[in-house]
Amino acid sequence: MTAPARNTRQRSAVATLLSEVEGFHSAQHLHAMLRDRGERVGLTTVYRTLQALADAGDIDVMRPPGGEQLFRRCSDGHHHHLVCRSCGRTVEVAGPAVESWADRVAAQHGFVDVSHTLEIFGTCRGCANP
Amino acid sequence: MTAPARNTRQRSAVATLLSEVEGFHSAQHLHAMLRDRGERVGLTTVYRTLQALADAGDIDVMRPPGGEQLFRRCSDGHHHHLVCRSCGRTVEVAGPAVESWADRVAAQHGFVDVSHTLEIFGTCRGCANP
DNA sequence: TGCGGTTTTGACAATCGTTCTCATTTTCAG
DNA sequence: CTGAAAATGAGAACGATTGTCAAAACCGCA
Ligand SMILES: [Zn+2]
Ligand SMILES: [Zn+2]
Ligand SMILES: [Zn+2]
Ligand SMILES: [Zn+2]
Repeated sequence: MTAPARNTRQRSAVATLLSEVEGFHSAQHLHAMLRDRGERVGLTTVYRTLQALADAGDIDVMRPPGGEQLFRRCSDGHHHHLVCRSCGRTVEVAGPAVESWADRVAAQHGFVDVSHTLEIFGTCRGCANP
Repeated sequence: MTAPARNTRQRSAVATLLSEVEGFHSAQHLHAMLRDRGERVGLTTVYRTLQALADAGDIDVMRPPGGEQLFRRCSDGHHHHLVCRSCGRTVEVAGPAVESWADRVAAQHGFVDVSHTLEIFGTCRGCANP
C-alpha cells in the first residue's frame, strides 16, 4: 500500500546528512552543506526529500517566529524542542504536564481534533560565551 | 522619543476593524474585510499598520503550521491561544505552570535569553456542528 | 485659516522561500 | 537486459511579504 520509494543517491545523501548534523537547519542550508561535501543534489530534490521524510514522520519540522522552516532528524514520539537561535543546537524535551494541560484546556472550551505547537528558544552556552 | 505616529483614516480603519472582529485573521483577509466595508485602504498600508501595531505590542501575531501570519487584538500581558483552525475564533489561555516549566528546562540546559511559542489548535464547537 | 515640511499612502516592482512543470535520467522488477 | 514507472533538476511559477518612490494627507505653526 505504501509508495514504493526508490533508493537514490540523492535521498541517501540527504538522509545521511540529516543523521550527521546537529540541530535544526533549513532546506537551503542543508542544500549548501551537501554542495560543500561535493554531493550534487538539486535544491528541488532536497525540498522534496525533506517533505517526504516529514510526511513519513522521520524528521521534525519547525517554523521559528520570523523565518523559514527548519528540519531535524529527531527521536520517535511526541516531544518538543529547546533550540539555540544562533546555531540551531537542539535539546529534545518532554512535558507530560503540558500535554495534559493543553488537552484539558481545549476540551473545557469545546474544541475537538486538538493539536499544539510548543518550542523554546534561547542562546546556548557555546553561543553565549564566544 | 517615540515616533510621532500620525492620525490617518487608514490606520483608524485598521484599528477599528481589529477591535471588532473575532479571532485571528491574515493581513489579506483583513484587507478584504475593509474593502467589503467600503473602506479604501491599500494592502501595503494594511501590512505596514499591522507591523507597527505588532511592534508596539498592541496586537498579537501568530504563524499557524502551514500558513500566513495571523493578527489579533489581544489583552495585555503574556498569554497563549486556543485557536479554531477553520474560523479563527480564539480563546486566550494562561498557563503559569507552563511558563515556569519552560524557563526551568532552558536554564537546566544552560540556555539564556529564553522565549517560547505555544499555541493550541482545534475545531470549535460551532465549526464542528455545521 | 493657510503653509510647508514631514509623514503616509498605494500602485507596482522586487524579493524570498517554496512548489510546479516537464523533459531527461535513473531505478529495479521481471 | 529491458522497459514501465519513478525520480531528478533547471527553470518557471507561485503566494506572502517587503521595498520603491511620486503623489497625497497630516498637523504645528504663523
Ligand atoms: Zn548555539
Ligand atoms: Zn506536546
Ligand atoms: Zn470555528
Ligand atoms: Zn508563555
